[in-house]
Amino acid sequence: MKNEPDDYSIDNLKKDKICDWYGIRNYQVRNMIRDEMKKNDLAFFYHSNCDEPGIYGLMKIYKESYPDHTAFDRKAKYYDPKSNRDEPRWFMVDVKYIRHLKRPISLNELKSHKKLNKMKVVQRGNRLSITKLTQNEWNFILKIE
DNA sequence: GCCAACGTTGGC
DNA sequence: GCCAACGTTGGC
Repeated sequence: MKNEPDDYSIDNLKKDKICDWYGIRNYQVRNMIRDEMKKNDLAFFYHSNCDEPGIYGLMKIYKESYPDHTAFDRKAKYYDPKSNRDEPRWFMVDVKYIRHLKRPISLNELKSHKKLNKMKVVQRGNRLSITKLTQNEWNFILKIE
């Protein structure tokens, strides 16, 4: 799960312990969090759009999807007039901090491992803020951290 | 700050 | 339903 650290980083999450992952405005990602994410699913916290993009931490889904209320707030950055409380268009989950990786694993390093070359996050032009990875990829990353 | 890649919008 | 124009993402 990507976020820009200038906006909200793994360090912020460590402090807060739990946060709501609001602001998703992409249908593919929405479907994934709404239909597939289950409580206690694990996720990496990925820092994007920063000096050293890469994986920084480990977290889990703490609360399954519920309507993203920032879409209802006229003054919010993520306001969407097409979403309303009766028929919410956007959803979010809450995540809970587990730990930092022992060391961050940069995008460059992810790209250098042959076993990870199918991972969405290393693929060119991928713009989804949340992507799936396989159990093997997950295990591999935890082995090299 | 540039720009490639992609998603979304809206006219037709 | 096509597709050009536009906006956004995110690496570099």
